[in-house]
Amino acid sequence: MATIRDVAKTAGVSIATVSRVFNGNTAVSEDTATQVWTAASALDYWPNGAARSLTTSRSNTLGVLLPDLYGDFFSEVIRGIDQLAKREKYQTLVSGSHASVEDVLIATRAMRGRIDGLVMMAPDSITVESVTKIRRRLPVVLISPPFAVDGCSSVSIASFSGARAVVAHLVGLGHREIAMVAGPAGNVDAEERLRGYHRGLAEAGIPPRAELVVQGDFRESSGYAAAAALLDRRPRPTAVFAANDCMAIGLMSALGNAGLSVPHDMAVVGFDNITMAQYMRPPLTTVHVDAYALGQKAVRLMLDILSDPEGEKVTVQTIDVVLKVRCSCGAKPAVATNTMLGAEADQ
Amino acid sequence: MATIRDVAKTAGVSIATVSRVFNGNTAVSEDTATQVWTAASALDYWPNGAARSLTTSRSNTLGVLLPDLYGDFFSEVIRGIDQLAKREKYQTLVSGSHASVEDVLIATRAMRGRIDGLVMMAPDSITVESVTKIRRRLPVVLISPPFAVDGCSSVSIASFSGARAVVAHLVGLGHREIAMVAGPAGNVDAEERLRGYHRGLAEAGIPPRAELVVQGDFRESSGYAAAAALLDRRPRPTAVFAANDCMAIGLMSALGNAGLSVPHDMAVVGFDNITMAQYMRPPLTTVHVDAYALGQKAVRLMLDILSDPEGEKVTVQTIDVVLKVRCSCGAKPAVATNTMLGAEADQ
DNA sequence: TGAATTTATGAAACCGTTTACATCGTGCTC
DNA sequence: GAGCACGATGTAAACGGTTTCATAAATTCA
Repeated sequence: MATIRDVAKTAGVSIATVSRVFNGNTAVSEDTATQVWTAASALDYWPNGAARSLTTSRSNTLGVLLPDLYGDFFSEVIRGIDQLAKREKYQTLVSGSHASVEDVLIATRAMRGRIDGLVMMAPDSITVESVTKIRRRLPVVLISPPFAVDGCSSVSIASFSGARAVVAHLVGLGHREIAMVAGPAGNVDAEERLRGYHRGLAEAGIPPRAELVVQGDFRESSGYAAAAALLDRRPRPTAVFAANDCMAIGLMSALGNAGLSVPHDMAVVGFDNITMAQYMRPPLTTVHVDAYALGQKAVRLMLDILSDPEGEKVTVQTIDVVLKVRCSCGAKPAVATNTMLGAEADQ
Repeated sequence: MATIRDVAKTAGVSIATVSRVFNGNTAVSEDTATQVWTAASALDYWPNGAARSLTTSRSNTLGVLLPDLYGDFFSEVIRGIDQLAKREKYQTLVSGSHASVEDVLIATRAMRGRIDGLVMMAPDSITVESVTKIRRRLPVVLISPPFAVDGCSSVSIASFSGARAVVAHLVGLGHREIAMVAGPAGNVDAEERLRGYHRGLAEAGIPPRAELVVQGDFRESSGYAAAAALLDRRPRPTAVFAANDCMAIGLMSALGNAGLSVPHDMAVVGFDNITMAQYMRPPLTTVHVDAYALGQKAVRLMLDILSDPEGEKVTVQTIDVVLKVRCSCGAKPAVATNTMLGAEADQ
């Protein structure tokens, strides 16, 4: 394995000069530079990353922590992260499946000295203290954090606005008995969607009925199970809002088995707009979340911090969502408009 | 940022001792060890990865190169890779979207000194030379390589067997005029599936009709476009095998628009078994590919090489595929069996 | 032409670890 | 009680780069 010394010897210069050439330092004559390049390519030399980051204490690598790597959503987030990072000459050290706070701390510890910053979608159980602890050593940008951390930038999904719009849309179609299949307790987006649901009802002057909210866990099976519970309610709901598409799909399948037709007997709306949503029969009305943009935005924030660590200004951004009206809600898609729902409406 | 020296000073020992403690070296008395641990946790110390890999020339990191990070398939591959790597205390340095050979070389170069091995799903245009060049510095395991590289381990998909089984299945249902929407030229799996299709026909004694093979590019739109072409053929095919599910889905959608019913007027079969396949109406008969296992197996091979670089034995593995009989082919799923199609049948 | 400035290059310190080798007690053996 | 083996610890040399500072050569300027 050729080192900088080998190249220096071959090119007949000092190692300092070789280093200068590889770092684009101008204080090197053109002749010398070409000699160095020739020697380097002859030896197939390229600076050793570890050695380089040891001296510079820069790795040009971003750490990426995700609770899981499963499914449409996360893969899009990663894609957004990877693509922007790559364009800006950063590498990405990825790690998935971090269920506990302990897990997260171990993972960040293992990354020590290898990354310049951490883009993290933390598990729901994460605490302010642990984030603070990590931030003492590294810039951190959070994706969809369950809480605000003082001085920490983050990017979130406009879950609240989206949910509120769903309810408003259903009300507009004439529904009054609107049920919800909620996401797991403790998950921010689940809770924000629930909050948006309640707000939507309130704004329509519909008194909330607690028995119309069924607990789910974001998985298809819990959507399936929710159907049975909801069909027992009297008066029976005429519309159901599921906190994500997976549960909506499970729900629709259960409704189908129960002999009900969607949207005629029951309107269904989901959240996330996973690829499958448009292929359902009927196509699922849902709220589109741009996961790719989510990842990109997080990296953009991180790069801003890295380019000027002193001037780090806390930025709490929100990714807009879009109501995708299809058929499962009973509206005529051609008539409906896809409204963008931004953060400005989030309170 | 606390270094090993700070810990040594606080604990009242030398840096060698601290290092020993962190590396599980036994030649340290219990008392000293606890002192070191206390000092370390008080200072929130953990060894710097870059420095460590500089001295040991081991990074405990696997490089992962993929042509893209988009969609079901790749995300599952990554998940398989990440999960096994994590379990074995390896990190993963991921990089997607490498369209050209040049791209790949740049990426591997940038990883120099940061990774112990490279798991790569190369672009179709990759050459033997470039792989050889990379292998001079690093162990490499290829995923679905377009060719065999001397002495290089790899994991592939049993595309040939799968395709052959699809044709056999269709023939068993009574079809004789079987069309195919092929994948992009130059892609191994596309070509293997085409080869399997031809073999399947041959084994059934059906003479191939060149005009029944339509070129696609693995994308939905090309499947959609293929429908028009195939409906013009006389005699009209009664079944179509698409080289992947995306194209099959596009095809079905076009057939629907043309007023044909699947499977009654035309049987359709795909390949990959993406999540969506089972939610199609009718559910899509397809060949299941375990992308997660693909990623896992690649990492397993890499770990074997790393644990004993001398004893590197070339292993060319194949991931079995399974024919998933659903409704789009016209068979009664209850009757059909899901046969596992292994590498042993690949010739 | 000589001093002042600029430009190109080299020498050496340093980054934070690991590890080979040296050192120093301590308890055993004969 | 000298000699020895052994266990616990320290010293110092790598590892492969970057960067500060010094220096020699080339250029500018009066």
